[in-house]
Amino acid sequence: MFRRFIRDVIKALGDYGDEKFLRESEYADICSTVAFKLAKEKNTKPAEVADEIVAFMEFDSDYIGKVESVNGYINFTASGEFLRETVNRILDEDENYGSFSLGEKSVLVEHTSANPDGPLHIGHIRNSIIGDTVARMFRKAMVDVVTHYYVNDMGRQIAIACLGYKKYGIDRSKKPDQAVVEAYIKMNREIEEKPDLEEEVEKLMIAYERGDEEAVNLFREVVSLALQGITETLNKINVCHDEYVWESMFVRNGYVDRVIRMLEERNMLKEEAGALIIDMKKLGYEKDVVVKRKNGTTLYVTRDLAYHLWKNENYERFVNILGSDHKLIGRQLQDVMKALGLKAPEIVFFEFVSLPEGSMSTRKGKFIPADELIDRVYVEAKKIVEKRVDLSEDEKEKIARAVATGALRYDFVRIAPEKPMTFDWSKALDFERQSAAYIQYSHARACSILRKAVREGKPELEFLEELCNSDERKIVILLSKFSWVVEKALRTLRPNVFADYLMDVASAFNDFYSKYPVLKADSELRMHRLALVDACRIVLRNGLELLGIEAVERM
RNA sequence: GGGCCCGUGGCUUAGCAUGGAUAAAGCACCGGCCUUCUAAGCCGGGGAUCGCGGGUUCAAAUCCCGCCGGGUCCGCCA
Repeated sequence: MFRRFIRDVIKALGDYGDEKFLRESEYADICSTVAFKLAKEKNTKPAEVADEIVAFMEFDSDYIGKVESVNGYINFTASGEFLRETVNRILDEDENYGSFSLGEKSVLVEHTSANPDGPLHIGHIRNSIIGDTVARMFRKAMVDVVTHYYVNDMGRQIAIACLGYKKYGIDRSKKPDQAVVEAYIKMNREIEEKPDLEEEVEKLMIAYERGDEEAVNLFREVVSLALQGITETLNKINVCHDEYVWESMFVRNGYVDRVIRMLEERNMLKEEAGALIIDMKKLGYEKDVVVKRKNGTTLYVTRDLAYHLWKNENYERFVNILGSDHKLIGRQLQDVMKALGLKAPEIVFFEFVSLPEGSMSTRKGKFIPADELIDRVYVEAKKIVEKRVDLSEDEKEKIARAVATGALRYDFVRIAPEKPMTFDWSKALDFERQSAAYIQYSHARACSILRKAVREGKPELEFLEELCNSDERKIVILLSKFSWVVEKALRTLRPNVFADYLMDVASAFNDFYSKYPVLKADSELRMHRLALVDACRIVLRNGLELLGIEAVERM
């Protein structure tokens, strides 16, 4: 709804309706700072310009209530009708509230894509959560979304894991991804001691790339095992991929050859010591990109190029979520795609998650597995649920799970991707303010009021703008901003923007909750407030859903 | 060494795209609020040279230049 209000404001401003001068403000629902720019050009005072614009402004909008010129700002206040329509619309649209059309057809979101050589750790989880939330936001914007996990099944690490698997087998009693990483670590150690084993690794990689049956079966077995464990972990935090796309597919289906041919045709390749190299100096890079080793095998980037050629043929837009260590190669990939006359992927780079004692290292065993984090957060949540909720064991467990995944997801999604973060157990296990539990709690409180209203036999809802006080007004304006915020978050691909918004909604609702009685209010006021509570409930629930967090009705 | 990212109260962050009205929250700290719809809550208080220095501007946390601190990348690895 706020998007409509803004549209009307822009129309009312006419020639001065440039969206880039519109700002949120504590003095109005939206304000424009055009007068400052114009004053500079005309060499007059902003206040005078603003006065003049307001004096001559003509508009016919049911949503704009008041326009004022204050110190050069042009302040717009929404009308009572806007408030009423907002609440009614939320109540009508219910689970669809917040949807809007971004006007795009299809988006492919590739995220997580961790090497299938072992379990996910908390760094990978940041990727998954950002990616999954971005995908959910696109769906809310009525875009067809497909999510991909790009499986690097051709890497050296995988070959090592396979070798380990072949030599020692694996422990079938363990979670499969854990079992795979143990074989990988064991083999790695052996290679360090006996460097001539390198040859075997290389032989295996060549065999797999050539499609040797035995190698293919071995790789397929090991990678599937790892993926099985990874999927299980991901499911626990409500992350699910539509497709797992194996890298090797692109060497088998000819896309790798096609992309190399395209590079040749554009004269972008050179040969050095038997290897095929993209001359990146022409594109402004110091570092070249090797696409074929002298032994004839391809590299990760070669297959990635082929993958992106394939993406070009199937999707309008494609977004990748990548750790910032991939910045150079990611940008090179984008520029090579453009040089080929193709669309480049949009990339969200996120900074590393480190531990208080320093950066994580899989090899040194300095990392926190995602499973451990999930389990510990769950245990902590369960303790609190036990203490305060009088429900069946099943329900308590369900609530603890919802609170745990919520806490975890929110903890990662609230931080802007480009911020490095240091993992902190005490924060991860905190369920108070500025955590998902706070939002879930507000939602549960709203549900509780509504439940009692039904039980009392007086569930009538009707928002009455003439009864709306300033606190309530503030809430409705916030509620109206749902899709506007999703759009804003999507524009910059920063899901933290929405996480922040939902926290504001929860906070405003909690203020309201403690300040104003609902069930005990007199008839009309009660109906009015019940409508508001229900609207909050819907926004909170839809918002949590957008963040991949379950909105429980009791907690 | 070069490229990129980060630097906002003691701690964790928002705001930076598109410069504008007293820099916004949480944690921690201090003080209040459960005979009223769930206290995982609410209210109040103290606490910030927005890393440092310059510049642009009527106006800079936001833009530009330099510096400092931290991270990261610079493999015929992924």
